[in-house]
Amino acid sequence: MIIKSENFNLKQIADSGQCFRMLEIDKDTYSLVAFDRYIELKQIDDETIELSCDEDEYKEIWHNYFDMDYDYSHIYKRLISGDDEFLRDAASFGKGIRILQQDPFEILISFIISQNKNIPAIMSSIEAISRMFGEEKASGSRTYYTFPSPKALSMVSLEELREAKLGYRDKYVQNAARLVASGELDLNLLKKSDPRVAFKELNNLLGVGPKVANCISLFGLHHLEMVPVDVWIKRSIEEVYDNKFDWDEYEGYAGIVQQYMFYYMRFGYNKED
DNA sequence: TTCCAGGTGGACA
DNA sequence: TGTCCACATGGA
Repeated sequence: MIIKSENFNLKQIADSGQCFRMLEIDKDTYSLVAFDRYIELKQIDDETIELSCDEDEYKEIWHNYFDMDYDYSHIYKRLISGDDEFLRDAASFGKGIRILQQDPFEILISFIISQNKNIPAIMSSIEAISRMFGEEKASGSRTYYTFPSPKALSMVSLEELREAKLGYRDKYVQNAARLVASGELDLNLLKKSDPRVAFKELNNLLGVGPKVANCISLFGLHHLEMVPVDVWIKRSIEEVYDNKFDWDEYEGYAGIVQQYMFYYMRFGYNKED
């Protein structure tokens, strides 16, 4: 089926570092595994996306996954007409970025794995744990592996996790999976709770510092005001703003602003092409 | 080969 | 409370 939106670009979303299972399989065409489903998406033009699912599945899963009820054009227009030149450029460059509503458990584990790894290495570890501990499924002739459930992952040994190249993060992943599987950590509750409370609880987990807790809050709990500060954001605030940047100016959607900055800093700013 | 990666825990001052 | 460093491993 076809959907239309001015602010929806598959490449920008796939490269924005929030989602590790969206792969370019052909020109302008991506595969994606999420919520135990497999889908293929094609960017037809700037505002048209073709999805390989029917309307029922779209309504059930993907409409919400791609956060279609949030008005990104409103944020985009505000930045593009603002007086901050860097943010004007960043928003223009990443016009099609959206904050996906991904599975909180998958995001929790994915961003615990992400620390001190580059994005390709994160993707390969996540693919490995899905192959090893997820469920094998088929979509047409294509085989794919769902992200492991909390229960499945909670029963895995540290040795098995090491085989997925998690390195020293093995115990962090095992600990988090066990807490979710036992019900001690309730991510769905955190999604509904105050963002500061959720952040604190995540930050208390072993292997989860402020950066990862913010990523889980923004990408897993859809707390759009939370701002992960990584090397790229640090770099932009140092180089562009002389270490003076006030996130409070973007109250309620600072996380989206952060995402424009991240994407622009990585792929647009100071680049020849 | 060397350096770096969407960082964090633990030791120490 | 702030700074320093080890940590596993792959990708460039």
